Amino acid sequence: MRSRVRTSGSETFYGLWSDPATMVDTAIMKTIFHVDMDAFFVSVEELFDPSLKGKPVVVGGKPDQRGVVSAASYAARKYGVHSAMPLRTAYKLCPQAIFVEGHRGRYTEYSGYVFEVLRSFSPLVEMASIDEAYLDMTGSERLHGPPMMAAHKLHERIKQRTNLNCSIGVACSRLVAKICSDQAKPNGVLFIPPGAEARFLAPLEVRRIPGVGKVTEKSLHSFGIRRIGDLAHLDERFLESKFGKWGLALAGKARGLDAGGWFDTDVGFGDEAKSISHEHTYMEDTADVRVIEASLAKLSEMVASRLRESGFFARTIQLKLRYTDFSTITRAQTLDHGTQLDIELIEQTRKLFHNNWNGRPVRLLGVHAGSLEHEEGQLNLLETEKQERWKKALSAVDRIRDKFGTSSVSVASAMKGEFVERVHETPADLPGRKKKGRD
DNA sequence: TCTGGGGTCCTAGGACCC
DNA sequence: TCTGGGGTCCTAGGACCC
Repeated sequence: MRSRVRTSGSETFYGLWSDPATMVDTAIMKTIFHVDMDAFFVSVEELFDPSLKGKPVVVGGKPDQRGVVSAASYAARKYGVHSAMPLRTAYKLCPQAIFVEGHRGRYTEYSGYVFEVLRSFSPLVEMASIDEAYLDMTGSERLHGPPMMAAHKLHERIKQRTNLNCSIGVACSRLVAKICSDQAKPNGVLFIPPGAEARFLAPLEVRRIPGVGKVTEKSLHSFGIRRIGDLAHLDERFLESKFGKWGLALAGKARGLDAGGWFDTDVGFGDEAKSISHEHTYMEDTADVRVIEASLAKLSEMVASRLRESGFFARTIQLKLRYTDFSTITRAQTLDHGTQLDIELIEQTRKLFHNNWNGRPVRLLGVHAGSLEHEEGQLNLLETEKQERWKKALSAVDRIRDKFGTSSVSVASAMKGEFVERVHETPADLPGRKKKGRD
């Protein structure tokens, strides 16, 4: 049973155990670390190419490509370059920057090394993304000493193991720990002792609160709320009337609490995925149906392959369509059973596309699988038989892909009319091989 | 400034059922 | 006859995060 812990003010936390027989208030004070790697992608690139060190580096792609900055070195940031900025804009601001595509695999590898170090400090580690994590360090004093000492030890150990810098925030909620690590950057450690949260948060801009983006910030500004302190002083009812449920959550956050008034600080274990998706933006918009169908098939295959890899069946298949003017629609279809098969995803996305496309050039296509289940659900006999054949065929396809890479086998290229007879291992009765007059 | 790709969570409306 | 209310599922869109 998960214990939920309530707050009164910002300093004392009372536990309310969910077992009604023992309704005892327990004072619980946690010690949470938030570890955030500094300019992670750029720093990993520097490990492999030390000549990049100190220079303005932009990870994300070439400056003439459609795309945005994934990461910018501190030298590049001096010119105003930051992540999520269009590459073309970054180039205008800093033409002398070195633009690199990046190496996803390397980042995953180094993220793994960081995780190993974290695990050696606490069994309760939650990777929040590829380059940041929460640790529950509650009760670790005997092993690692007081929080600051433990944090510095951890900081050093990560540097030793990976030769990368990170910043660490220490506090008794995830929220404050995260804001802390942000303030500690670069390469710093910051500890907010219990009781000092309000003083720490008050002068910071509302934008520093995770979850407050451009829109919420603007809206808060329109009420004259600029700093977290302003927010903390407001009546909760005012925030609720303006922002609904989110307003209540904001009121809690302004006081350093993790979720809507509840101290929801448990460091979880890697939750299961809720969706799997792939999308693609064309270098140039296209209205060529054959190109679009080939892309849809390719994206569907990528999604299906990952569904099989992770043992999931998706009940909801969603298509995403973005036009030249950036207007975007999503259209979904929920099946009566879960699927992880290429053809079913291809069929569904194709239907969704033809039922909803307005004929204008397409900028982006996406395929999204949701309502993930571990069982595929009920199927009638005919369907079952059909699916069995496909499953066998696809497991062969997956094996080939594992061996020779994703591009070695593709139903997508078959549909595009570029199918080359390279796939000797694929069963001859693979239904998709019948071209049904297409092409 | 001409806007990626992978996700999560929330809202709101409508269908449908009891 | 113009009328309830709750619950659940589905769909579409949007804010936000890294």
